[in-house]
This record gives sequence, C-alpha cells and structure tokens, in this order.
Amino acid sequence: MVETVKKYLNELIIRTINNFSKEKQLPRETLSFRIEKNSLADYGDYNTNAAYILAKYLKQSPMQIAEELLPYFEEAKKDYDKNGWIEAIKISQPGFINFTLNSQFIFYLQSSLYSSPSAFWKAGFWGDILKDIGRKVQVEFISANPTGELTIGNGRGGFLGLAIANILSLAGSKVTKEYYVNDMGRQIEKLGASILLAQGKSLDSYQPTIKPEECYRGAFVDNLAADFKASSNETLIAIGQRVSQKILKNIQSVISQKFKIHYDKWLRESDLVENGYLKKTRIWLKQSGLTYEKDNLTWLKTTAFGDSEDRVIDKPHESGFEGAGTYFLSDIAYHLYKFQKGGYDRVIDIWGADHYTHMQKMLMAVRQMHKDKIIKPQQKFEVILVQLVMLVQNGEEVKMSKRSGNAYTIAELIDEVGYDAAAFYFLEKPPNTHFNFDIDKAKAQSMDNPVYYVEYAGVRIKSLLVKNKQRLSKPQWDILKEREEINLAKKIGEYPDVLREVVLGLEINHLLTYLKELAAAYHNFYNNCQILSSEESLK
RNA sequence: GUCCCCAUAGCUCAACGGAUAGAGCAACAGCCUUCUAAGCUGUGGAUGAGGGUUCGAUUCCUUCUGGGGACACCA
Repeated sequence: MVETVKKYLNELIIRTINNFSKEKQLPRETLSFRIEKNSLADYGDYNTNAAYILAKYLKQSPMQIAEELLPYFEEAKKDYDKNGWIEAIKISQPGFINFTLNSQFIFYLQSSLYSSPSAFWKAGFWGDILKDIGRKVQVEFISANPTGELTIGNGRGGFLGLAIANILSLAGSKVTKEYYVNDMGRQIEKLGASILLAQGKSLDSYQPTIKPEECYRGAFVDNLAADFKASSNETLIAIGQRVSQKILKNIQSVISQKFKIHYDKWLRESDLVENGYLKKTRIWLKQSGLTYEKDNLTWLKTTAFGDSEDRVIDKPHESGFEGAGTYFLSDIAYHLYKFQKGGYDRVIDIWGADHYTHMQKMLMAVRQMHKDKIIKPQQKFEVILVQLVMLVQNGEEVKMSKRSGNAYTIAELIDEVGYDAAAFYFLEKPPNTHFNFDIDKAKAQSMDNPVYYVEYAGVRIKSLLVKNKQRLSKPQWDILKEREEINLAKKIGEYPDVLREVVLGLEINHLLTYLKELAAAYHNFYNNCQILSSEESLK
C-alpha cells in the first residue's frame, strides 16, 4: 500500500541505489539520503540528495554520480512504477535528482485517504511508527501551582501539550494527559500567610518561615481573603491547603471550560506521600550511595553527573513538612512513580524555560534509574522547554508576576481573542523561541493574526458544502486541469508526509505552517475556479 | 561571574546542511454584475559582526555585540 509520496519515492531510490551498488561492487550500506519537497516548481515536485551522499563516499562530483545514477533510476522505475506515477526524473546542477509526479498519483493518494480514512490511518503508514513514538505515552503539562491563576505563559505549554497529546494519539499511541499538583511545601505556606496578611492580620503568632515581603498580593489574594475564615489553631499550611483547594477548582474549571483540555489524571504531591513513593525514593537513593548528610541536610551527589554543585533533597523535618523533602526529591519520586506504576514507555514533560537546571537534574535522576535498573531500558524521558512569552500592551512589555497579582490571565485572553485564535497564535511558533504576545493586536482581531486567513478558507469550504446539497459519492480526481486545481491537489497530497513528520518530531508549528500554505492554495483555487457552476468537477 | 534560549523584510514569524531565504500584516498598483474581497494578482524590501568546517551554512563550531531567562533548604 502506498501511503505517502515520500514513502513511494523512498522505495524507488533504495532499489536504484541497491542495483547501482551491486554493479559497482560497493559494500552495502544504508545511506541516509533525504527526500524533500521542492521550493521551486521548475525543478519538479520532489528532490533527493542521494547523489551527494554517494559522492562523498565515492569521492566524485555529485553531478557525475547523478548522471551515472539516472539509467539505474529508469531501470528501477520500469519495474517499480508500473502506473507511471512518476512522470519525470531529472538532474539539475549541482547534483539534485528531481521527481515530477503525475497528477494521477496525487489523486490516487487522496482517494485512498478519502474512501476509507480509518483504514488509511491504521495501515502500514502508522504501523511501524509506534516503536518510535511510544505505545504508551504520558504527557504532563501546565502543572501550575494552585497558588494563583493560570497565566499567558501557561497558555503556551497548555496548547502545546494538548496538541502533542492529540497528535500522538491520532498516530495510535495510548496517551495519558496528566497535571501535577504541588499541594505541599513552602508555596502553600506562603499562600496561607498571604491570606492572613490580606486580611490585615499579623503573622507573629504563627512563627512563619516566610517573610511578609515574599507573600502574594493583589486583587486575586484579596478576593480569596474576603470570604475566608481561619479557625483558631489552624496552621499556615492548613490555611494554605484549604485555600489552594479552592484555587485548584478554579484552575480546573479554566482548563476544562477555556482550554478545553480533559486531563486523564490529576496527581497531587501529597499522593506521593500516601502511596509511599517518596519513601521508596529516599531508600533507593540512599542505597545507591548517592546521598550524604551535611549541615543537618541530606544532599544528592549530582556533581557526579556533571552538575556544578550537589543538591539538597531533604531538610530537617519541620512541623507540617513531614515527608515533603525538596521539590527535587518529590519530582524524582514522581517520575519514578510515572515509570514504575504508570508503565509508560515515553514520558514527555512540558515545562517553562525557567526549569532549565531542574530539567538537567531530572535527566540525571532518570539516568540513574536506568543504571540501577529500577525502570526498563526502553522507558524514555524527555522534556520540552517552552520559552516564556512576553506580554506586550501599548507597545510596552507587561511584567507578569504572580506575586504582585497583575498578571493577565489565560482565561481572559482566550475570552478576548477566541479559542482558535489563541491556540493558533501559541502553536504557530516553535517552543524554544521567544515571542511577544501583543494583547492589543490580538484583541483588535486585526489581520496580524493569520488564524483568520486559515479560518476564512474553512468558512468558504463550508459555505460551498451548504450550497451544494448534492454530494458526489466518489470524488473524481482525474478531471482536474487548471493550475490552481492541481496546486491545491498537490498541497493536499503533502498532508500525510507533513503529519508523519510532525508526529515523529513533535514540531507542531510545522503543521500550522502547512495549514497556512494549504489555505493559500485554497484561496487561490477558489478565486480562480468556479465550483458550483461546473457539473463534473464537484468535489 | 557560570549556564541556557534567541537575533532573518518596516512589524509578527517560517525555512529536518541544499538550488533563486518563505508567509501574513504594513506600503504601493490593480481586481467586487460571479459560489468569492476576512480574498486574489503584481511591485519594492532581509539572514546582527568577524573567523572556521563543508562541494554547499540562516542552519554546525568559535569569538564578539545585543535581548530574554536560570543559577534556593521555592515550585
């Protein structure tokens, strides 16, 4: 079965090179040539750099190799390409081999997609992909602390995590979406203290380890404080936990209502105490000989892995902190839990770029898990860091700070610019780039936002479908003649390859780029070709 | 100070080491008697600076300049 253009060409190239190598008595080696879509139509539709790869090996010029290769291509084509889907194979300076496709091929690809979509996705196209992308995958994203509202920054990780989870499950992985809730520790105590401060109370009687100037401020905290009554003898932690539960409910409703994300699992840090994983992790690390005591603290020898300093994982157990350990320790426990209990063969975490050092430490920890064979070798761990988003308003940067409480929330943003526009805007850029989110432009729904360009194409298609009540049961691909029609068809023909590459590389922004190109091809086509008035070419 | 990310058109962003660096917006010139103007067609406009590797560099290495971020017994 032929699923994608590149796969089809790939087979032809392999056959050609094999024949070539045999006659030239070259050792059989797998060559990592590429197949690329051509940027300029003059050269044909696709190209390969196979001649360059061979040239390096044979120490001849690529152009010379390409010329030598050409008869082998023609020979292989006779045998392989019986339908004549490859119209022409040509060489161009300085050594590219170009393929021009017969439109029939594109039509064939589409009709196989069109006539039986589910079979198309399940067939060989995805079948061999699962071992690369993981059968059982966990994507953990957002995981913001329940001490404030979700910010614009969470928007980037949120939409990216959702898109990655969706696309992996489309490709056949069993995907679990998870949110990790930090419901213990100093952040929670800080929240409790903040509430009391907002109520104008003194912290003196609580003996807090938090200074007032570290506490959260602003309307958000004031609102929570307004209808909160601390009972006597309630600790700061207890107050914080009670308030954080309320905040978590709020976060959950934003996530389901605004983000439209349905998490499979919400795991709390305190769950790791209850299920014993924190304890288990302590024991494991101690047995590994990677810990030592100093200054009344327990340290992990991360310097053994190249870290600049060892890290604290445990501190004296203060009241209210029993079993908590540091964030590093509980996160190691969490990941051990993911791999052992969850049994995932791929864990993807999406974190803000401020977690860079934490990421390095966690990679070390998982490496040690592999080394000690407490998780399986095939269980993989990866982190995608998303760079922070800079919020711009009135041409100026808006500082986003949870503590001062003037953060623009993601819920407000989604309401203002619309769900699709927000998702598009975030996903359009690769995660490791910095970008400015200009509130004014997004609010004004100006044409700076390419989502309208793409959506308008969708609107046009829809309106045609509504107006054209009669649907053809079977599309007739072979009657397209106009340049715009064929361009559009070829663009559609790229889709399986694009999707495959996005699935493998998790580069969601490439999918968005493709969408923009597809929309352009459609607008172009729509503008030039009458559809409803033509009888046969209904589509 | 150490480490990470980034630098491309007036603006926001693309470009798995490949050919003439692409889109959208903005500017300019055209196209609404049509399923169609949230669109189409055309024009002008760019790789921060210097070295290196390569047949070939926006992409890899290196130095510099300029932005952002991280360097906790917070998460």
